[in-house]
Amino acid sequence: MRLLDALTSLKRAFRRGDYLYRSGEPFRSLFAIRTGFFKTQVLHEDGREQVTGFQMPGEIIGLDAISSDAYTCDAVALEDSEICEIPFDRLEALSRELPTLQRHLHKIMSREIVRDHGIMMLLGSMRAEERLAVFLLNLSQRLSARGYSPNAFHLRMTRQEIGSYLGLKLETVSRTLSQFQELGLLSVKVREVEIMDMLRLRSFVGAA
Amino acid sequence: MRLLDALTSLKRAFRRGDYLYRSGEPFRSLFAIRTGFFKTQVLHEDGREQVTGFQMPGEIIGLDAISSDAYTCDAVALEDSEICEIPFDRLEALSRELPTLQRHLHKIMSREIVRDHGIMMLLGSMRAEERLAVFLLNLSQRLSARGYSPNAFHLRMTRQEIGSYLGLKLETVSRTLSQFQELGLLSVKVREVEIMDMLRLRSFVGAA
DNA sequence: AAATGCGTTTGATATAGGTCAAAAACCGTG
DNA sequence: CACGGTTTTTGACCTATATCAAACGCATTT
Repeated sequence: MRLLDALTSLKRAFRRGDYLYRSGEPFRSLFAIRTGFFKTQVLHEDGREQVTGFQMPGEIIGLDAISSDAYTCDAVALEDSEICEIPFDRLEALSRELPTLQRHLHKIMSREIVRDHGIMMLLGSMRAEERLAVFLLNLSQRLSARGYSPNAFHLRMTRQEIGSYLGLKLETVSRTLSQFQELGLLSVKVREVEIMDMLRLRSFVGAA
Repeated sequence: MRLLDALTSLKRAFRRGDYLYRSGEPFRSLFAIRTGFFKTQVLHEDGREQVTGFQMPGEIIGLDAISSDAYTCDAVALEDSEICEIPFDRLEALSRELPTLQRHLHKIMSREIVRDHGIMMLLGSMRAEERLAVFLLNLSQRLSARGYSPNAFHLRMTRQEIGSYLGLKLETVSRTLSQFQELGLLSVKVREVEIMDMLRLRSFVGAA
């Protein structure tokens, strides 16, 4: 794995709002997030946008671009961030030498597919409250895996971006959060969330 | 590419309704569809199901299983079908020797990610008519790429399965198809579809 | 040929979430 | 620290799709 470090020679810094890449740009590299927070979104010609994910440190973005040698979505920094650039041809070359690295790469791509299937499930058959609960629990779990508190965190994205990701309008996101607050599941003060009843929030998911 | 053929020693036949694999089973192989038609679906503990895709000859399924060494969804034959089994460890070994094969595999996985993003866009921000139009146009295009008529085809899946895939109820699928028929875009007789005005059907997508 | 059963169509009605609008809170900047 | 723009909240109302229900078609079995 430290050989992978050799690959990631290039580090780059981004300010909030900067684009890491844009749809259509030629593909050369994957990117590992070192610090900060990104969103990826696809844009429909008619202007509609769909947020396809929120990425945090340790996660890899750009996998979509391999298929057509061009990025197929935009990646935007949601806060000041640092990334490591991983030239893909060198990654492929190295993974021919190192079966462990090869397997690792395949797992990362596969995990992305599984994640997407989860979101399809969410978008295709869950109600607004369930979607929000899944979203918050997922954030909580990923932050906790990075050493942050699972219970209290700062949302780096707008209601509108959350809504786009979850297939809801921003007003619905706002209302549902307020509703969770009234139920005593959590407290929200704009971007600050504190989960107060994790179990009950969990039980929300799948409870028709 | 004919070296890949060497890998796919095992061919297997399936009857309609047979499971190619089930969620949770240990992962050993990918599968290339040779003839026939499959669906993949993820099941939520509470019984809800989400169809994540419909696969036809030439397409590869099982990529989701790499991440956790177990299949994460079910694959079910929608008609009598034949598949080629591709033992994954041998595929990885061979792709270490053959950069072309390696690249090919990566593209296939990446294409699956891009496809999933398209579905997220569909589920997250399109209306019922648009979803149906996208679905039919996509089927048409893939069938046409395989030498079948792009205009007339047989639906191998139920309204319920289409609905699950598109995040709609079966009644909505049925009604929307009837509506397309009344508009003269196509004719539907249960499972037989004939697209009569491809252009207008296309113009449906993205037309708010 | 009748009976059984799944899948489909269509109608009537209900509702979750969308839309429109306005006020309030927040944030970056001069 | 005041200002202007953005984001969030909340309210009132509306609509697309879900839900419930019944009839129908088609295929398979007896």
